[in-house]
Amino acid sequence: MADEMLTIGELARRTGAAPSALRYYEEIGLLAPSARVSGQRRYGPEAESVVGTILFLADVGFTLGEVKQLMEARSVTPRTWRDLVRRKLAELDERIAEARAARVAVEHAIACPHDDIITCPNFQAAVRRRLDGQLVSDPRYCVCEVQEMRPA
Amino acid sequence: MADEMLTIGELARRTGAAPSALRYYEEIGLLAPSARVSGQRRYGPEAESVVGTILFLADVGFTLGEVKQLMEARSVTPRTWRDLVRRKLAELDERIAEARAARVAVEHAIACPHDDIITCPNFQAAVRRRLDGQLVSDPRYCVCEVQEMRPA
DNA sequence: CAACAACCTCAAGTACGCTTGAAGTCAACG
DNA sequence: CGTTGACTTCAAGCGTACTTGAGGTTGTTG
Repeated sequence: MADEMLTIGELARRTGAAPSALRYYEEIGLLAPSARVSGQRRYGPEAESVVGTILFLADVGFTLGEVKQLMEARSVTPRTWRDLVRRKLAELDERIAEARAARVAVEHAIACPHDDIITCPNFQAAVRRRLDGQLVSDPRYCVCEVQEMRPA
Repeated sequence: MADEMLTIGELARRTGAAPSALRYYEEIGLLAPSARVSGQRRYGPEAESVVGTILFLADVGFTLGEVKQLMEARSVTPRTWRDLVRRKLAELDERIAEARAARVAVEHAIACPHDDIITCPNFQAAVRRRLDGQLVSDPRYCVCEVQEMRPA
């Protein structure tokens, strides 16, 4: 009965995004209210899923700029859309690989029996490799070899 | 023969960090030159591995603030040190889990045959779940079920 | 002695995604 | 009619890790 128009506060409550965030989305061109009632924003019921889509895409690693491109591309240019998504997939793979490599290094550091790991020769060797330009994601990039771990 | 003092430029060249970055490290209390010669910073040879350590720790995911804590804790309080490292490990695990969950969602999106994925019912269902507070890392958080993927 | 490279300081800018604060408007309630 | 609560705008701030620019100094070379 009542028309389905949402105030910014209600939309915020329904989506979990802060009103300031919704205003920010509008500012960067991601979300526009369907109307204004004496200066106040009113959103149609579809706005909820639009915001949901923004939040979802942001969650899976897209920046708001990319979300904007995605929304603009959409069905108009499925190619662009798929390209963006494919690139994000590659980016995620890289992120995972980096975090896993870092995880290995950190795990080794925990296992290191030296009180001051910074003076540990294995740690220093890892630092050396880093200075020599070896990527952290290199499998040899490990802080302490378990075999050599026990202090002499 | 020549004393081993490095200028900021040389230290930068040897470590790969920009001079401005080294000054910044000094500003935040991470790295201090051993002396000044007519206003210019001079670093001892050990500075190279100190910077290497900073870069290494930053690479594996520590913030510069954490690196500072780590350097300060060191052997003084191995407990603190290990706590920090353990926390970072947990953080890395979380990061990996999130990226992997995101990766799954993005992969499903690529597989979706809809031209405009935003109108795809499976995508909308994922958005709904997100609005209902389900975490992206939830295994059910997937965009397109492969079986339901073909458009009617 | 002039030019040049490399250094210096300090302030401000960058990217990202907002939040916060000040100051004001609007509708409803008592 | 005054207060409350929700809204408005606009500017500025936050955190992270630096970079950039302006304006100046120092040391070496020709």
